[in-house]
Amino acid sequence: MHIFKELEARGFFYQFTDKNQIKKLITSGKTPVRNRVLPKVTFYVGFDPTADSLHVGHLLPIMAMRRLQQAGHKPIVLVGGATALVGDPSGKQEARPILTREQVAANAAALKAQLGNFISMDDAIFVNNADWFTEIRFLDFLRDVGYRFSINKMLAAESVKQRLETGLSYLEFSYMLLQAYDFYFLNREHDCTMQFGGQDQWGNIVAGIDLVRKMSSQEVFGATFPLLTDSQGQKFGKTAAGAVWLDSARTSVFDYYQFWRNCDDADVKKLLGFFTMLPVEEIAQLSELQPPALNRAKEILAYEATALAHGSGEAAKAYLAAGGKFGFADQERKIPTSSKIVEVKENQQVGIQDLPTYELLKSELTGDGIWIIKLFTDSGLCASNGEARRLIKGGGAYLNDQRITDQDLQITEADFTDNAAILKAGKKNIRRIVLS
RNA sequence: GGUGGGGUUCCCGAGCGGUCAAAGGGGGCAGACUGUAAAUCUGCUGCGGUAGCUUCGGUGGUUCAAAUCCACCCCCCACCA
Repeated sequence: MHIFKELEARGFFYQFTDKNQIKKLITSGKTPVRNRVLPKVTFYVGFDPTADSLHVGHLLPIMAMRRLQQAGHKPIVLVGGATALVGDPSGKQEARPILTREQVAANAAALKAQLGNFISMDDAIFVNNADWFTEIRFLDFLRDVGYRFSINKMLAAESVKQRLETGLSYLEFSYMLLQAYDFYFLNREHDCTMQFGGQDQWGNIVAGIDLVRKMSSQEVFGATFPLLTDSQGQKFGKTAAGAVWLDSARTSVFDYYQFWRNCDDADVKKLLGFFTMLPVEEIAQLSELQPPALNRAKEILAYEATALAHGSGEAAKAYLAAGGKFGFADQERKIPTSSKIVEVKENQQVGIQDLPTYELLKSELTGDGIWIIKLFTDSGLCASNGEARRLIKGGGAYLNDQRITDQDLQITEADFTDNAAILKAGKKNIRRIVLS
């Protein structure tokens, strides 16, 4: 299947500035730029380094980039070191806190490293818009770029309209100009002719296209990806613990795996299409599976998605740890799949040590041991002592699979087997406590 | 700059001197049921080893007592200029 059709079949696109042209360019690869014809499309996607890790909400454009790159096109990863200082108002109810330059620079470096797992950096261009914006003088920018923007038009943009209700600072209002300038710059310096982004980026992308036409007389294109929601209409990628991060220090590999494994039945097909590299025909078959067997599709989804972010070794461990705890869906291999998950042997004695682990110092087991409530909070299973108390009161606390009812329980060395004990908050939140 | 209306716990939103850690809803967490799903029902949802302690934009004041009254300040919204 050709790349454009492939992306379309998987549901990657939401809107296009010119669908036919984009299809033609991506399919043929021939891109006319400034009286030349290039053999591939150079496209860009921007990420604002507002945190030191990406989360699954960023994954859709990343997967699209990966696929386009594998199809021979050239991705430009733009990290918004400058734009993050301004803050994109698109899709946001209120302004976000202004980051310091140091934070932004550190975040940008972290994002670059993570993106390297998904796309080959050897064959991509990595840029940071701080590199050009810090050179630009305010008055020059206003005269070269600012005069080409119509306030009337900007006010009509959906992203601005929304914020007009709650308030929008001039700083944020300027964001659109900066992103538009990025496109102009990348077109000029790298022959970039397409920009992709989330649904909320439409206004910014279109502004960039207009600016490129006005300043360079070049026709460029853009498309957006859909905003992912779960079957509840909730924003995708948020769980109890907050966002699901790609950084394993923030979201453990096990929890990352479990995030995918616990998706809604109704979302399996969509998620397989977006977040795995399995062929669409196979995805169609997997998502047709009937209920108990459908869990195999979820395992495959979780394994594949985890393998992309953390490597297949880590994914296998998470699969075994989770399966060891909750059971495996298809040990007999009745369900055909091209996923490497079939090579992972379930009967191995792995599993338990790959659960999220908390190290407890022996010295904390003073006197009559450690208080159970404290252990719940220290290990990160509960955010506060009060929460731990409520958990016990509600019957959701387990030690070594035994329900805890006593809030004053003291944990002693006798509760550990081979220096390890299993603590659970509810059925799914597990922490392995290791004595050291 | 003027006039009017606002800023409440994760979000929305009631409260308008004590009975307020603050109604109701959403969200979230847990339990039951299940397939580690959904739906449903039930409980919980500021911190605290439970004596207390901090919350209602900020600061100061009135009062035995303030989210509630007063003063000043900050921010938002609407209309006017």
